[in-house]
Amino acid sequence: MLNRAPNLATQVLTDLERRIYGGAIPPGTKVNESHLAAELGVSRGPIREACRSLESERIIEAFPQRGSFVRRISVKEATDLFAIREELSDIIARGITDNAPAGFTDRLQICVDEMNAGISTGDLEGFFPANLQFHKILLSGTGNARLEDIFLGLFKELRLFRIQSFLPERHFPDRVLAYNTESNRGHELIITAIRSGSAETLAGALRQQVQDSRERSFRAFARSTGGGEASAGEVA
Amino acid sequence: MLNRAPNLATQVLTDLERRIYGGAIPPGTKVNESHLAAELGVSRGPIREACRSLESERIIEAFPQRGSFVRRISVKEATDLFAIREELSDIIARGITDNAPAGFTDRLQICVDEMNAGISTGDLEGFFPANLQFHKILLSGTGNARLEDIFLGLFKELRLFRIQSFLPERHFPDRVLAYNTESNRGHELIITAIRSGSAETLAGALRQQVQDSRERSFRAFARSTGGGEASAGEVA
DNA sequence: TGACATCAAACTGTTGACATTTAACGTTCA
DNA sequence: TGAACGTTAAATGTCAACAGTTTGATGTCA
Repeated sequence: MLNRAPNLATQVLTDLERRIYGGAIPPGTKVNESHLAAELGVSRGPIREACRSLESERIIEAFPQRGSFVRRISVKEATDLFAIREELSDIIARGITDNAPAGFTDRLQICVDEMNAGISTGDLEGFFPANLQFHKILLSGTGNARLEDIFLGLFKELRLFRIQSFLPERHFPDRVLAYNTESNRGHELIITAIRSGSAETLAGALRQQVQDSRERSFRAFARSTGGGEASAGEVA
Repeated sequence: MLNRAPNLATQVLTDLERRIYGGAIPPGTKVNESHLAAELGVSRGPIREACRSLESERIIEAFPQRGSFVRRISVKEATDLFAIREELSDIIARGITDNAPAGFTDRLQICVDEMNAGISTGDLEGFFPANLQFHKILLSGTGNARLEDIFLGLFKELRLFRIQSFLPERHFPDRVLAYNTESNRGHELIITAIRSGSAETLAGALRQQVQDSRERSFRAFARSTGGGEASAGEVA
């Protein structure tokens, strides 16, 4: 835990998020308070606080007297999440075309370039944080802080769904790279749409990105399960 | 704390929510861990966990080494919240017309009748819980659990904004009653729209309800401040 | 061999106490 | 009089220990 934060609970929270979104603690895994406390060199109090936060963010699920587990996202839930995300495209597009500050697309382009660099060097770990950063900047352009939070919440939850298809132990580097490459192509289109200045064009690009993302995710999921189904709330 | 829950943190959470949404702990108020713990007869651990949950739900705001405060919602934030809520009207309408189970409108009608009964008897306390229940049922009809969570989160946050205009100490019973009466009239229109079976009609009714709600809220806020402005993050 | 009962280890829920920081009060000095 | 300073009380951050429950293993009996 190398980061500096106002209190231990926040440090633990950051650390846990990194591990979960990095795939180190895949969906279904139990978060053992004592073990984690010992590993991080803190007491269980901050651990429990961090878990409460993650529970409210729907990243983990707590069962009374049994513990907390990283959530599994079912296909039905992912479908619902994508539907909401797509529905927000219009208001995001309007917000950006109305409020985005100068140099906005430049900052986005830097993110895309970084992601492309990561793709070239075969870096799989860094794509999600950079992708998250891209969407953070994108949503901040709307000037609607709550909208940003909601969208990023959906984004992180869908990350969990994708992790289920690209579990570290199976780890198909070629597939992940192809996935990232396609995804980043969509980012370029979004930037182009923003520069057009048309809210409708941008909304269309955003919707398309969501639809492509959904298709990629479901295809990857289908390939990983071979027809099986992941259900939320189940324990490993 | 009379409710039965799996653990103390959840009980404290429920109790705190009731107090906050009931106006007993108005926006800007500090949540003193020790005092609350003593009052509820529990230790500070569960209190801190509950506060972490409320912080993630954006109901309270925590400042390192200083404590947690019930959030104040600024006009700008309320505007953003209403905008998102309105934007969700379409997907909610589609979800309900596609998925709502049999007897759906009957359950909603019961809520509306209860609210009307409360209005008749001059009950001000019971309106928000009943209104929340109405929207819980309404959103459950979409079959999209995440959409339900997001909407109810916005709904609760906007409740905080309204409380600022109807603070218990000032308490204008006649205005609150008028507010509730108008609000419930909108609920009737929503039920009628659902019964029409048209997603577009329902979406229109939902949008109208949001717009009316926003107008009422801002009017009440303007009357309560006389041109002043509430800012979030400020301490009482 | 399999199902069931028993038992022990592990883990969560909760508490009370200690350390550090903040904030308020009173004092002193210009 | 007022502003700066030091002191003190209170509140948050953190921890270690205890109690009760769950879980897994062990052993027994049909």
